[in-house]
Amino acid sequence: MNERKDRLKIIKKLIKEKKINSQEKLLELLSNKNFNVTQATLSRDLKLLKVSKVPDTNKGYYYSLMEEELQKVSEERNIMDINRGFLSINFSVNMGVIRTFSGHAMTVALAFDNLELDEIIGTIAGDDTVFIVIKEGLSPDGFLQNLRTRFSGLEI
Amino acid sequence: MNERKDRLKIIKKLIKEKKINSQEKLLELLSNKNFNVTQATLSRDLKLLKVSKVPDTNKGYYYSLMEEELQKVSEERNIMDINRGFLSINFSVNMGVIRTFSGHAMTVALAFDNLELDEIIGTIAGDDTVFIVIKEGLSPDGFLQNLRTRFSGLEI
DNA sequence: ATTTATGCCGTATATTTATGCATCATTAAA
DNA sequence: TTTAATGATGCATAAATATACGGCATAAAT
Repeated sequence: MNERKDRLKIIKKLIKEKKINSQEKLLELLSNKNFNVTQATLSRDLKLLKVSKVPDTNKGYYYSLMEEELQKVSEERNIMDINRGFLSINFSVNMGVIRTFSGHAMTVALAFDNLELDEIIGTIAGDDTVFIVIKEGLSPDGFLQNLRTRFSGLEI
Repeated sequence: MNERKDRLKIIKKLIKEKKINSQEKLLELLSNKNFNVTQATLSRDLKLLKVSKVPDTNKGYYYSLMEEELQKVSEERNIMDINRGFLSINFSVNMGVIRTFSGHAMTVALAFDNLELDEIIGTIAGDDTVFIVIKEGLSPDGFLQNLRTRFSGLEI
């Protein structure tokens, strides 16, 4: 069913909007929106969404989309940064030269750094050029292929 | 007691190191380190530390320091970056000129950007100089004072 | 067309976690 | 010094949450 998809969306929204501190409360809110399920199902939903209950600063607890979701968001930003600035990449052995739009080199280099790839030893940026050094022994093509599969959306 | 302080540290460490999925497990680990408390106390400790249980990608759940803690960490890094590079700041109306150690301008500017301050409209960095533009109407002194109180540790 | 696999769900229940209450120790106040 | 306030804890238990199991529907495979 698509019932569930819809429900998951609503749950996400509810959790962002309000501080909810129990599944029971959430069940009520859902019920108001004509989604009627049991606590068990909700528990499963929250698990799917990677929602977790975090201690509030003052008192009690509340549900929140978890950290990894947020990481994904920042990952997306990095990928956007790369896509926006990227022109071309060429390798000579383990050294890549990335050409970017003027002024984008720093941003692109930073984005690569932020992706924290094991394969990348380091980057250095000028104005429209980034040097990127990858681990000895890695094939540039394989490396790029890896990137593309790991980060769908990367237009490299 | 300082018993608790110590315990909190250990808990933090344990949680970072391993994927722990129940307070009972954590109790065991603590006990190995000769901290003997009950689940009730542990529950309170976790609340203090703002530790939350998050759904694992595949199966089960695990404890993790929550998002805001992580944000604090990145905030700290930004502040460190600023402190490391910062030499002086002088304003002319709404325009600040920050002098930094050679090569630190970009880092400092970036750190300011990352702090995402409403008061700052934008920054631009050279090698040892950052231009920073603040909102019309804001007094530079008040702005700096604000920064200092908001980010204790900022040596500006 | 059957069969098999997969996903979603409720019921009932086990598991896990939070908390009210009492106690003890330490510190501040009188 | 006595008294009051604060903080940490255990015990017992309430409250909250996860999950094993079985059923049902739909999709995929044979």
